[in-house]
Amino acid sequence: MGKVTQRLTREDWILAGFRALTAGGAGALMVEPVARSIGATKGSFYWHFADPADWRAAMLVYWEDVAFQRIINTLDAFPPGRARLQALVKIATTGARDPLHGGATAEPALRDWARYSPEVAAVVARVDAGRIAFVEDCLAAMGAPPAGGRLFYAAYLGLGQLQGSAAEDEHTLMALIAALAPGD
Amino acid sequence: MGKVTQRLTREDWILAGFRALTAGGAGALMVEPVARSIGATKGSFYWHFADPADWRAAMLVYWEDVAFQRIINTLDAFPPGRARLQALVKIATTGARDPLHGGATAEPALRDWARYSPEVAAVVARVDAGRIAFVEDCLAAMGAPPAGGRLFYAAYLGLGQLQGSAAEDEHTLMALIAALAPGD
DNA sequence: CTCCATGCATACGGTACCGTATGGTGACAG
DNA sequence: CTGTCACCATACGGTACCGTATGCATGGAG
Repeated sequence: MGKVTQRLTREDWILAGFRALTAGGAGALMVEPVARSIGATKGSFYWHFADPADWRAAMLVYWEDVAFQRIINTLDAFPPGRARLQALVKIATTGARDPLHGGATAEPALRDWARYSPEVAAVVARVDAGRIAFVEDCLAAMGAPPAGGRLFYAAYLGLGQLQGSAAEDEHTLMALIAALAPGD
Repeated sequence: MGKVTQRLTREDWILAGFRALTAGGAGALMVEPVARSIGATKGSFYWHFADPADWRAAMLVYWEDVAFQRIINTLDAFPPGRARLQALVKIATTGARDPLHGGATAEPALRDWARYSPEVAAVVARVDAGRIAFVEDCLAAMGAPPAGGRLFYAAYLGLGQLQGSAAEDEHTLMALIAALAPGD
């Protein structure tokens, strides 16, 4: 069944942090409860991290990588344009249900966390700006006004809050692409 | 200056709850800290409410009224159609900065709260469904496919997370209306 | 086998919140 | 003036978390 990792790593604690964040919000990022959730105690935590702030900072570094860089990298196979944008929709609506770290599962919680913490807000703002620029590049390559990138990304974020089916979200976003850049 | 209300009402506690929710998230809905923030003690709280669950339930009733019913009521002056939808955009992008209870200020926080609490999620889902139906009515009256209501509402929600200017958000939503239902 | 460092559990005092129980205060009726 | 009741502060025991300090394992080097 599950790995019987007796020894924990820094990353184990980071992933457990995302699980707690997803399940209980930023207020659930507490040392002892999370330690219990992974069958450990604070002794392990304070070995791997100087303090909770250190832990949270490590979570942010991890998330900025997972939530932006890795997705962008996989899309580098497509040149900027319609195909890349459609591939992005596919990834965003279907492949984002990774329950472990919560690649996109944890994102709403992290986004809310950003409203109480300037450091988190800075990271989220960087990721948002990068994603919008990425979409704008695609739109520009399709001969569409790049201003639609903001609308497109806003629609993506909003759909994530509406608890609809992935297929429904995908269809809605694909229709928006078609509206923003009528077919070649 | 401020009212020197020695005696507190149930509503005072509800409004203080929204301020705490906005400032610190659902985890900040604690009796003693909120009591301190309004210069009272738990004695007052447990007089007006049976327990924190009672308090939170009252907040939800209050919010469902403010966030949905009151806005819908003010829009009843317009018949369903383009003018009503444009008036909605105006209200949503400009008039929503009421700092007291956080009509829309508290909404992101409440929305996140819904992810940890089924009761809150039920209220948010009701409000979302009502708002989408409201938009769909307008679109139908404009001869546009009502399916755009979901997209429109998702874009509205997403823009609220992007920390843009109200003018920018208004322009984006107005452009989306024009795209969904080309002018008469 | 012995030694040592890594990784962690346990133990401790301190703080903050919870929910209840009880006492005090101001306004208002009689 | 006096009683009463709505409203609230204070006081209490209980629980959970924090951060630190210390000691116990386990695995690899010699």
